[in-house]
Amino acid sequence: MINIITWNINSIRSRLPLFLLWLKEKGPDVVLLQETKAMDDQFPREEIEDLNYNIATYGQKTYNGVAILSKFPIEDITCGIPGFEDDQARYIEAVVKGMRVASVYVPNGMAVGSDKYTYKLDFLDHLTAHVKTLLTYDEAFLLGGDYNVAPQDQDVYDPEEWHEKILCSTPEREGLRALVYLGLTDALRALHPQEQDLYTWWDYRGGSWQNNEGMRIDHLLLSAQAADHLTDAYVDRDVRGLEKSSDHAPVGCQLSL
DNA sequence: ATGGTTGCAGCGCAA
Repeated sequence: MINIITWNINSIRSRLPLFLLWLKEKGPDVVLLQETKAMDDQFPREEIEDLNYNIATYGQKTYNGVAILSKFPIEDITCGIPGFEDDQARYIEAVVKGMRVASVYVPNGMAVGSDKYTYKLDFLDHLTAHVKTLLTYDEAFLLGGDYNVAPQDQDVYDPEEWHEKILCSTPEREGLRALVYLGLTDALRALHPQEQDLYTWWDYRGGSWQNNEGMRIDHLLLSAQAADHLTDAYVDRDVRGLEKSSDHAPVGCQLSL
């Protein structure tokens, strides 16, 4: 049995006391982090290592940054999407307990039609091309992260208000669908097909959390070999309601591996 | 409501 959680932590240093309490209480085997917002030498390694985790980071100054924490040894680490020239730290991949895992922070895109939006669609294309190669290995593989795309209207608190807006536009959804249609399983939706309030992110602004105005933009995508062992998938909403929380909730799954 | 809140770095930018 292995527990894997993805979490856009929105600054590992700002979140550290909360994060350590959460890590100690939940004790997941693997944590995929996004938006660590710390250079590698700023990452609070010792405090996390004291809780018996190995750490692989791919950070940059101020923005972005991804990491993999694991109770098992971390091997074969790759930083950045192979074949994609990118000066932003948004992808890290490694092998843990014989299973390949990756943490991805897809660009937000800011607004439909902007330069950042073009970069987002380009990023998704390159991610898909790389994953297509990985899937030829026919191994258990898990790609978790903040995709900044709500796959369907079902994943949005007010689909009409968000119609064709950033996070929900058709090209973004097509980009994510192309990735999923390589043969990946959206773990959370697969186990909760009808659930309406299945959100992972609530804006800090406008009382979104209090009003449960959320979106499902963080996903755990599993290869067939991983999905065959999927026994649970969930959103850890409790920690989102705490003081000094990230604007994203952790999304976890359990695999009988 | 082109608003609202948060983190970083150093008061604008990204989300």
